[in-house]
Amino acid sequence: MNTRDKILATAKNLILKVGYNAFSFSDISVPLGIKNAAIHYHFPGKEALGCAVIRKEHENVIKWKNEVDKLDPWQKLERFFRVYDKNMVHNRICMVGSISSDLYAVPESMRDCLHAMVVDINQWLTELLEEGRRLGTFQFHGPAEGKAAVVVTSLAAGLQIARVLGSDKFEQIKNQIKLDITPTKDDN
Amino acid sequence: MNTRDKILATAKNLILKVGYNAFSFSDISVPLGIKNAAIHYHFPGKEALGCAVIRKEHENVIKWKNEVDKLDPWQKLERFFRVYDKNMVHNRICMVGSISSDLYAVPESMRDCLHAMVVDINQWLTELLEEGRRLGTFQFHGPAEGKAAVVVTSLAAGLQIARVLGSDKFEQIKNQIKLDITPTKDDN
DNA sequence: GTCTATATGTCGATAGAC
DNA sequence: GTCTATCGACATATAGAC
Repeated sequence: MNTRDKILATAKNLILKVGYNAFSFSDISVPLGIKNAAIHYHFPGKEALGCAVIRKEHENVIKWKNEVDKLDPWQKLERFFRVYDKNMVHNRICMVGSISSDLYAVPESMRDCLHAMVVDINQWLTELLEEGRRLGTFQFHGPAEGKAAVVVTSLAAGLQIARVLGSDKFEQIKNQIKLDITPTKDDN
Repeated sequence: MNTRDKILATAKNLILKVGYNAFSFSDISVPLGIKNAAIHYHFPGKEALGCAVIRKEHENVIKWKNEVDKLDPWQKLERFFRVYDKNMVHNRICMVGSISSDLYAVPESMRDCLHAMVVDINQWLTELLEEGRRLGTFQFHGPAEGKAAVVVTSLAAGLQIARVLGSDKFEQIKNQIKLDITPTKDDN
């Protein structure tokens, strides 16, 4: 892993742990054993670094979508949960939650990067729920778009609230999400 | 309204808009037409100000609970939604979402203040859902505690995601929450 | 590509006058 | 209770040596 990728990985973890505005270049350079100036060689400024982190995360989302493409709806959902689980164990929140909660305190270019990513995630989850309902493996009322919004926000803020109430709360939320889309024998 | 309360109100709005770490004393003193030193007279430091803001918000929650105590479950839920609506129109997120998403970038004393408030809100919503289900006005599967967690996180992150996708997304989420607890004639 | 050294700005905080 | 003036710490960023 080259220095540039190490910087990106460290910056990503910091954004998910303390937020974009709360980390400094020293929080990256010290653990990596480099100097602040080295970061500026790879990225012109903090704003560019922030954008690069979000864009890379967005690329990972796209790759991930292709990886899970052949799975059935429940498997896809479990894989989706696993993405959040990986952050949960490190007390990190998700990229969307971190940047959007600080949205008016980050540069506009980063907001644009985030927007593209959020649209993609929402669309993927909407299609998953729609497909699952069509196949009869999921059951819920109303438009899949609204259901997708409830699911993704429950997970996003679930990571946030679990910091305060403990990881059990996040497990509760995942269980409830599943319950809320599990078909009942006699529903219409 | 005295200076102390004006400072508290301004600080609260800033926390909900840009987050605790992203606002400075000047963001308070300039619009209020005072100097930074005046803030330090009322609050020894930023940490104390942050705690005071959360504690005041917590007190408001307690008062609010008493106000809506006699309403029926659906009315209570609508009033609960209205709290978030008031933030939505100003592109603010909720206190729990703002502080918890920056939790490891705020002083520990603020985390303690937030914890007490989150516990209170969760308990209130759990009891509301439990009561509504007992009366047959709500319907959902699983423990009310888990359902409460899904509802409150959908609203919290709903405000965050609405910053990116627009306020329509927040309306969608509220509608879906209601759909997901609306009784169906033949469910068991 | 990474370093040292430094520029420049802003922030929270405090002392002391009024 | 509010002001002026100032301090020290830390942030991002840059110039130039290696």
